[in-house]
Amino acid sequence: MADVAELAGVSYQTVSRVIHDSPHVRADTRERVLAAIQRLDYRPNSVARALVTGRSQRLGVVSFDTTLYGPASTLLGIEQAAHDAGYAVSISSLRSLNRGTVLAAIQQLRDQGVDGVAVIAPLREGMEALSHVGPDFAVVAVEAGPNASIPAAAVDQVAGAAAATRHLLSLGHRTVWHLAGPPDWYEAEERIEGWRSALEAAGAPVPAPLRGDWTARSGYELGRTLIETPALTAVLVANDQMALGLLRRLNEAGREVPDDLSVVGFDDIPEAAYFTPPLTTVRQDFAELGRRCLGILLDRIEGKPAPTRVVVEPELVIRSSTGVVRLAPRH
Amino acid sequence: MADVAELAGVSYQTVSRVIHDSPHVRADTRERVLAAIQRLDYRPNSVARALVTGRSQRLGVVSFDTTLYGPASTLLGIEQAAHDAGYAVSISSLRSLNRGTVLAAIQQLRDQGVDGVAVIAPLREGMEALSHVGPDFAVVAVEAGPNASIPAAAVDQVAGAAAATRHLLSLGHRTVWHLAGPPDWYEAEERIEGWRSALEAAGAPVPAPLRGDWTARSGYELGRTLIETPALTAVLVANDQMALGLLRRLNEAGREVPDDLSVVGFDDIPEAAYFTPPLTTVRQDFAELGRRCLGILLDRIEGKPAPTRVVVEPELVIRSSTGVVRLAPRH
DNA sequence: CAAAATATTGTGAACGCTCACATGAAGCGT
DNA sequence: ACGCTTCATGTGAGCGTTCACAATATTTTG
Repeated sequence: MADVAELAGVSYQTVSRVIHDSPHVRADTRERVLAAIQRLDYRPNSVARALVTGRSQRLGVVSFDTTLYGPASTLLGIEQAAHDAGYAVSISSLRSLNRGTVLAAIQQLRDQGVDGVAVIAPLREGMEALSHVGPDFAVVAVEAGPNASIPAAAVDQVAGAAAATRHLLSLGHRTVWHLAGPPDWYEAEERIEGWRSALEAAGAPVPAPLRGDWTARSGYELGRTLIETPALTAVLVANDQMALGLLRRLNEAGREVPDDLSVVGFDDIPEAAYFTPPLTTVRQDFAELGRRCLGILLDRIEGKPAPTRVVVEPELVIRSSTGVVRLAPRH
Repeated sequence: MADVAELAGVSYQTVSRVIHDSPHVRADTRERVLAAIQRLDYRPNSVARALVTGRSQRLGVVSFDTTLYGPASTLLGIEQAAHDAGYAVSISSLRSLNRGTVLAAIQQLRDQGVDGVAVIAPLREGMEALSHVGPDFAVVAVEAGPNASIPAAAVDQVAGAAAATRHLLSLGHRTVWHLAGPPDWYEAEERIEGWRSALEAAGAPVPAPLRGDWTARSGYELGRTLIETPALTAVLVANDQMALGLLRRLNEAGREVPDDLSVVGFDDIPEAAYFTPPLTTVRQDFAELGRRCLGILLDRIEGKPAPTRVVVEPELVIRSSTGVVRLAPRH
């Protein structure tokens, strides 16, 4: 900066003013400084700036399994929105998720100098950690469940699951079974809630939900139980991967989808439209989720009053894995 | 730091020594300082440290589409390895990939103070940008193709595609068709090369490869062409998503896999084992790729002589989508 | 046209740390 | 007990910026 100042024949402060578009600098001076900056290919040192301002223009994201479609897309959404808002993004991926690891990741990011942190770790245990962070640091959660104590952005899982369930009921199915996610996940619990309430509202019996772990493998394994269940004609599966595993099992067992059995997934991963058969599923707009999440985070950083919970509506995408119930099942 | 020094009754320099595990500090002094650090919950300011040392202990990763399984897994691998090596990671996701965007992302990360950058953008155009970076900054590429000018870590695509092709030939198929990726991608070109060379080595005819764009949709679309191709009994598909789309098309057309047609994919995404039928595919160890990539990057940062190209071997995973050729195709 | 007001530019200090060197305290052989 | 080495600790400076204020130049006004 000193070099630029010298070349332009001004003081370092004036250079700083030009960089910050201060109105208190004469047009021709600005020109000269700009020329010097260009000539010397000067780039402001953001580390030095961060030291003095206490703001790094950098955000942290801690997330759990960025290999999954949901977290990966959310991360991407946050990153793009942050970028547009002039923030850089540092990430920290957790190998295992519990209170200690989440807190450690946040602390590490904080030590690294980020201005705020978004946490993509939709497990009860992970989220409880966030209340231990303290109000002097901006933190926002993604899919945090109905915990009012920490601000969050979330997809309305209850509405999504209810819509999917009503869709199946409207096709004539007497009731809908549910292949749920792990009990520790908010998303899993809320989807159960939406499914159950839709069933109850329609006066349909509520079978006990089965528990998978989000993987195709678990859908396949639990599929064995489902095919042995009498009078089962419709299943709501808590994500597309498990639905894929289930479809695989049904195919092996010779059951036709949707003729013998209707299946609905959740997420609408890009592959879902090409499953056998193409999967009816609930689309979640992860990019929007990321954007909303970032909005809250920036508000908090700037000390603005931010909504404590923002909700994104999901959308039912009807494809070929759901159909009108057959009066007499073939099996 | 001054507070800690005062509480421990030493100078700030001694505190710094304790933090850095300098051997030149007496045991009891160290104890006192450590106690003071604990008591005041002191955390070193990494920004200030970065300012004076010129090292931020932070790495940048620029990547293209982190929603895809490959890039997402590679990013994860890099992040974990970096974390283990005591580095934080900043990311920059490109919306569109060309020389300008890649260079801008690197520059931005560099301005942000990172010590080095890894680029996950395996397109010709993206990689050519890297030669414009200059030798005073550490950059490493993932899947950079055979360009010696910039250091890179890559999976041996040629070997993977060749192994898959030989597998199909060994099952009795006269030749193997190929559904390739976009021409601008190194991975696509190298897989073509491996496939072609295996075919030629076996004296099999080499059909013209079809070009997809990695999506399931394109596999589905091009599947139409493939089912109309006479005497076609085996297809090597350049990734699992396109293979999924192809399987979908074959299923709709009433073709049985592997009885009528054998299909091999590439990547071994977690879902591949649950496709209909479970997909024979070439597994890429993205986590290892990320680790290797990081190894090169750290060596470059430390000025050590680093290998200019590191190769990870892929592995053929045989499942149920490939089988012995039938003498008389049903269609 | 001088004084006041305003626009423009410059100066000193500080952000929190590490580096290079200086100083003082022990330890050691003779 | 002496000077010498080694260990332990302290001091001054500086990393590249911004902030708060001071100083100067320019314009406006009565």
